[in-house]
Amino acid sequence: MVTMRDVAQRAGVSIATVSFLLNDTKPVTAATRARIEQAMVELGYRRNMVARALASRRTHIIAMAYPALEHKFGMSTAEFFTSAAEAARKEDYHLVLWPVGNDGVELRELLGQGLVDGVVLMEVQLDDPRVDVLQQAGTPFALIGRTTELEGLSHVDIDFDTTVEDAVKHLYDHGHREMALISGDLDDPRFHDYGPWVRTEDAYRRVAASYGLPVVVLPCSDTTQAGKLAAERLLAEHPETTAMLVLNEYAALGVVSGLRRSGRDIPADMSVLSLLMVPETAAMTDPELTMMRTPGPELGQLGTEALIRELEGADPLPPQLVPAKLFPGATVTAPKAPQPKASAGRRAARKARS
Amino acid sequence: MVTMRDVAQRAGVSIATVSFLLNDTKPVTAATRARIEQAMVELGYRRNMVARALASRRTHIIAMAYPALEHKFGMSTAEFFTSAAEAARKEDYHLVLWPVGNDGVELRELLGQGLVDGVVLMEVQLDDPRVDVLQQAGTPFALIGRTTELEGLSHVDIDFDTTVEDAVKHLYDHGHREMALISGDLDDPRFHDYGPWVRTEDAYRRVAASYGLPVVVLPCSDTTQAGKLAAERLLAEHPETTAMLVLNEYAALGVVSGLRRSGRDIPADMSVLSLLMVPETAAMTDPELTMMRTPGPELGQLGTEALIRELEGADPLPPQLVPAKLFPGATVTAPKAPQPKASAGRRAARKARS
DNA sequence: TCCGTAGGTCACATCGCTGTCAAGAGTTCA
DNA sequence: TGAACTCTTGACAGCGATGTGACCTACGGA
Repeated sequence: MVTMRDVAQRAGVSIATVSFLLNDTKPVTAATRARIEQAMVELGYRRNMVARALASRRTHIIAMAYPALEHKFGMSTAEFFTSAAEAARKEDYHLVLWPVGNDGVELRELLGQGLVDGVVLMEVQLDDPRVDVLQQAGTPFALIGRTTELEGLSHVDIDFDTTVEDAVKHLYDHGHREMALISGDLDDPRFHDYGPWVRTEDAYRRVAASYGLPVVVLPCSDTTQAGKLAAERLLAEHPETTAMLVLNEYAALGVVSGLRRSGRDIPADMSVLSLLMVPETAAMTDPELTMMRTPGPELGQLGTEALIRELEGADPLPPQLVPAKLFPGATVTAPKAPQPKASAGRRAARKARS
Repeated sequence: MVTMRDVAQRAGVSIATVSFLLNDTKPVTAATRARIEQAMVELGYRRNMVARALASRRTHIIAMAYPALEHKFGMSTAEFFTSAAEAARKEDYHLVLWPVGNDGVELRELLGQGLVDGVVLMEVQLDDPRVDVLQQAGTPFALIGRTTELEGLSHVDIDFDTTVEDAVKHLYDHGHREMALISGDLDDPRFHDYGPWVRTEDAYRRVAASYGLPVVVLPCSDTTQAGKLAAERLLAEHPETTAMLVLNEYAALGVVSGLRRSGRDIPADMSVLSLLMVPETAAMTDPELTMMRTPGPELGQLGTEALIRELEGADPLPPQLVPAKLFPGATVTAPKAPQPKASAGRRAARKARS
């Protein structure tokens, strides 16, 4: 292995000078620089990150902590990851995906080992034990998502309020007055505290109310099967519904199947709008889903940048909320007929999860 | 930070003794062991991985090198990753997902830094520049997939021959005599050398011939859109076809849409069998796809174990080929009517990509 | 009684790099 | 000519572990 000592020797300088050049910590004359650089090329020198990490107490590794067991790693997550990795690389950091459990135990283990400078936390819960672990360990971190208690935490997140507002408006403008949200399944203990689900549902109730719409919300976990069942249940319990907003990516696919299996035409009989989705998934249905596109690339990048600023001791970036933007597909159109004042339907609607 | 020195001091031993205990490199009396362990608990000692790595020249980090830009990270890949990570953890290694380009440049960069002990290589091409990079660097590695030149390389892979054989047999046994393979798109320069595509196509040609079937193969990249088009093209060019085998996961979804859009009922008018897929994806269509289930969990684990054995200097595991197993869904049934001897169709079939 | 052997423990050199402190080389100004 | 600076460069002490070689008991056999 070629070490800094070898380079220094060949260039006729001390290893300190080589280090200064490499880290740009002290000025070096053009002539010396040239000699050193030549020596590095000739010897094929590559700086050893482990030694550097030990001496500088910075590994330049950022872990993206992902609860691989609790949350399936879908296309949306992949977007977060790749954009974050790219952002990190630009700043001379390695960003790697590190599978850790949601309870913080493995994360504590990891931090204790001093292998990572900072952590980007994914799939944040409103009250997330991993945040406590990170704070205790004193490891810098950024959240992609938000806890309830945000005091002084670097974070970026989806702007659920705006997203839901825009989504509802889109349907409202098409003439829909009987909508339903196929939400997350907050009864599942693994997710009762999962930010996106809680926030979307809250936002929807607020927005729907502000539009004077009946609030219909059905729980549904993020699987195609669950989506099918939810669609069937909705048709049975709220036949007046003309448009559905579906929170979960894979559930949305199931909703489409479920509606079709029940003989509904999309969008003629029912409009479907998917909240939080990536184009690849939207293209999986026929017709292609109208969706609010998850701002994964933006959030991955922003979150990583926020963390790196903290690591470098720069002024922290202000928290950012990015809305998902509407990508029209072909699953939303005007409802078939003007809504009758179906008071029975209304009552049933009010009952659901409200 | 609590160091080994602190622990040693408190326990009244030398740091060497602590190290011996920790690494189990030399025997330690029960009494000494107890004193040291108590000291560690009291001080909350956690061994610093960076220092350990520098001194021992082993970081205990395994990188799963994933070409994030070239290949989308889908559910199948996630399975590989999580099972590999688990296998690594059992052996006291960290396995992390490291995004690197397919050309080997970033990988070379990474290896030069001495941060990883070994590499699990995903999405292997038949002639993969990354393999050369790894060999040059002298870094141990295991392939999930196979290059053409396999001499002495640790690897595990899907048994494409058996998988295709079983798939064709399944269709044949249902009475199908006019099948088509919707393969990968080997004309795409990024994938012209992509192992699974090449091997599956080869295997199919062989197996189909051995069954005396006409060989119809259509290229198709791994997107839903491409799948739709491929389905339509097949209907136009080979109307005699009664069953389709689809290689790519997302293309399979598109095939189903495309067929349905063209007014075909599945499976009454056309049987569809997906090669290489995970249950979650199979559940996305209606009816649920019959598939050969990608042995992701097995391969992730086996590949990692093979690598670790190499790292530990144990006898290498023999290469393993694991077939995808049939998971019956509801998209395969007997063809509608016995096949007429449509000689025109036959001729057209022979022309396609042969 | 003496020696060989094995089990336990310790001191210390090392891993490759960082960063502090001090010193040498020019420059400028009085 | 020398004081006061500014630039560059070098020596060296860590960073927190590992692991080699030496040493120091015991114990058993001859």
